[in-house]
Amino acid sequence: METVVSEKKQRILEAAACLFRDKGYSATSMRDLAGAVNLKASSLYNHISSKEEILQEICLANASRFHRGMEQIRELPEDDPQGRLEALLKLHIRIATQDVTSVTSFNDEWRHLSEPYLTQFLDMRRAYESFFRRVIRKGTEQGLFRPADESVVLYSLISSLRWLYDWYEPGKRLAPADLEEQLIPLLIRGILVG
Amino acid sequence: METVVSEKKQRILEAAACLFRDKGYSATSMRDLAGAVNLKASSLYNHISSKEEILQEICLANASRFHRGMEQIRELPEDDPQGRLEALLKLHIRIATQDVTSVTSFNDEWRHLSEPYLTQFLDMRRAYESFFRRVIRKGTEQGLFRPADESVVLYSLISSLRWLYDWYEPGKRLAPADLEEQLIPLLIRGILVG
DNA sequence: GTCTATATAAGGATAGAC
DNA sequence: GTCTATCCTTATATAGAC
Repeated sequence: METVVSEKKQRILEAAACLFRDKGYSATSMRDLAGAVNLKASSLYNHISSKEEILQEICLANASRFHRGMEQIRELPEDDPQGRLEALLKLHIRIATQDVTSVTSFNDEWRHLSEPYLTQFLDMRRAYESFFRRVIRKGTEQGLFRPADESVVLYSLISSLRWLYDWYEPGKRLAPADLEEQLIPLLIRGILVG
Repeated sequence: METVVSEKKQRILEAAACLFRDKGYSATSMRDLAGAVNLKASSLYNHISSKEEILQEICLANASRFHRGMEQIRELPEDDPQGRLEALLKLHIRIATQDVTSVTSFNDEWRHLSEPYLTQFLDMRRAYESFFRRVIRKGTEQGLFRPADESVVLYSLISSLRWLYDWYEPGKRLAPADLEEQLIPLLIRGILVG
């Protein structure tokens, strides 16, 4: 599954993530990207086969980060939905603070994937969201979370963390641990009973 | 300030907002837009002077909606930060549920504005955020809101409402009033002391 | 006010020399 | 593996007939 990626290809993918975040996928040209890594546009094709392949790799890489995180959280006891929910929130914060640019273009630019990659991507996202939903539902059934519309809780939680991708500056002001300490209670207090 | 807009121009702006939301500004061509309103691309230029002018009008219109809302909330008593905060959240929910498509492309596509419109737009946004910040600060000073990093509170609130723009389907499942009833306590309980 | 035709620029991608 | 040159398509926008 994991493909070996040459050092140069990695540099290209990183520069692309940066440009996609700043200008968007469509507004980023292969000439822009080539300039960012000191190459001519045609030379890029020695490392990647098309512009879209770059987006595919960025999206897949980040979808995998969420997927792996989910698999670990699945190991936590099912009857501790608060623990699982906190772990999910931590996962988002950790991913955002570790590789901001890549996850931003993953968040915003996936819609430019062509088939079958688009469907594949949406399937992965659906699976992730559906796990998240089960955690919420379990907490509500246990009477631990306040009764509320599941989608409202899900999407407001997920999207309340999305600003990190635009905003977080590594090494500045708030360390990842401080962010977790501030954000998780802020979000979870709205949900818990009591 | 308010420009008179012909009926046809209005239709073009609405179709454009729709396309910008679905495909993004850059990936939307004038031919796409022309097709959506049953014209040839060149005919569009009888109604608008450039593709970017469309984006400018969409962004300005929505920035104004937030600006007008803010001016009304400014009338509320300054020493009731909870009331003001709830009004701000209501404003976002109302704008999102009233004209979903337009506000979405406003949210996501403003970065494609060229100067001096970009600076103008960012100035308006800064002014809005700074009012929002003052409300948060006042609540914290009064001991009504839990002490927390102002930016963390601001951005997590604002972005926790941004999913509405992607998700909300007018007339389906949840009425705007139900949304308010669910979302505002969910968000505000995380902030309030006690 | 809409059309056809076209100007002009920029886009993704390939061929072939080095 | 990188370059120059180039192909082909698509983009925004304009000119001018109707």
